[in-house]
Amino acid sequence: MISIGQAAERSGVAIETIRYYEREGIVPKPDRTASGRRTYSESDVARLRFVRRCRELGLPIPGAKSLLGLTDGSQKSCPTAQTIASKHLKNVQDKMADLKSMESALIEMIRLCDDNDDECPILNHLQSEREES
Amino acid sequence: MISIGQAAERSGVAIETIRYYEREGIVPKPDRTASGRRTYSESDVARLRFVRRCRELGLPIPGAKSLLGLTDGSQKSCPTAQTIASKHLKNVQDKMADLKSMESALIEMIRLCDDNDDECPILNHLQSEREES
DNA sequence: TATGCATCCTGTAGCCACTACAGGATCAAG
DNA sequence: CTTGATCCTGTAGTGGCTACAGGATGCATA
Repeated sequence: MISIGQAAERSGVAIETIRYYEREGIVPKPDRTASGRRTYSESDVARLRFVRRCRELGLPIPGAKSLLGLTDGSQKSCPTAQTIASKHLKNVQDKMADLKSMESALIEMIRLCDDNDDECPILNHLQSEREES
Repeated sequence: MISIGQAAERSGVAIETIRYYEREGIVPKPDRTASGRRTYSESDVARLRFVRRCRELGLPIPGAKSLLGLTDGSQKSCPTAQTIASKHLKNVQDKMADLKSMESALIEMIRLCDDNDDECPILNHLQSEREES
């Protein structure tokens, strides 16, 4: 049984974030010492690491919570996990597409600036009346 | 001089968002009618549209505010605008790189699921002890 | 045993950029 | 005169933390 500080170090989840996850019911409440300090077992740490990995993949907290709930053993969890991951994958790809079009527009505006010797093409673009194509 | 509803429609910025921009000092306070209703000129609408375009490019509000501040005429604004845009472009590209690696990891996990007939590879991956490469 | 510093506790507020009300005033049309 | 659309202010909620304030506890050293 280790302290919250050690659990933070071993899981890669910040102390304040651990307490946040506890408040939000994402991970179960840990045991406490007589004086009220939280103590964490290895499986508590594993759960925290699990949530961190989910978050690194960009999975929202409810998704992470759902996946964590599947880790109670059964192999029937696979289709469920796959569904969650697939939905998230689509979100990720949609976001990438958004960013891609932002990137193109920015690159174009910046490039125009280099050829420019009159008005600023960036400001012109942003000020123009027409809606973008 | 038009109402906030019409300004919203013509600028593409939601009414509540317009009021928010005003509170935050992103756009100047518009005139009011005798009864206290906001009235917007064409240039007010142009400013709102400008901020919307910035936001569509993912520019944070302070950046949008800076760019809007440059639209007071001078062509010397170009290098400044280019700097703001370039910094933002880098942020966009960093975010895309993050999403790209999330995407790869998700695709791999989902693919493994299809070949799977034992434990769920997604949960295995998220639960594993080792740090990812 | 005293002291000092690290670590922990709870509770609250802040971040970003909105969005969504509640509860009321005003306007325009029939 | 009533109805319904639109407007007003002010406040709270979203997600996922992060950053305190103000205090209690634990551990090592003098």
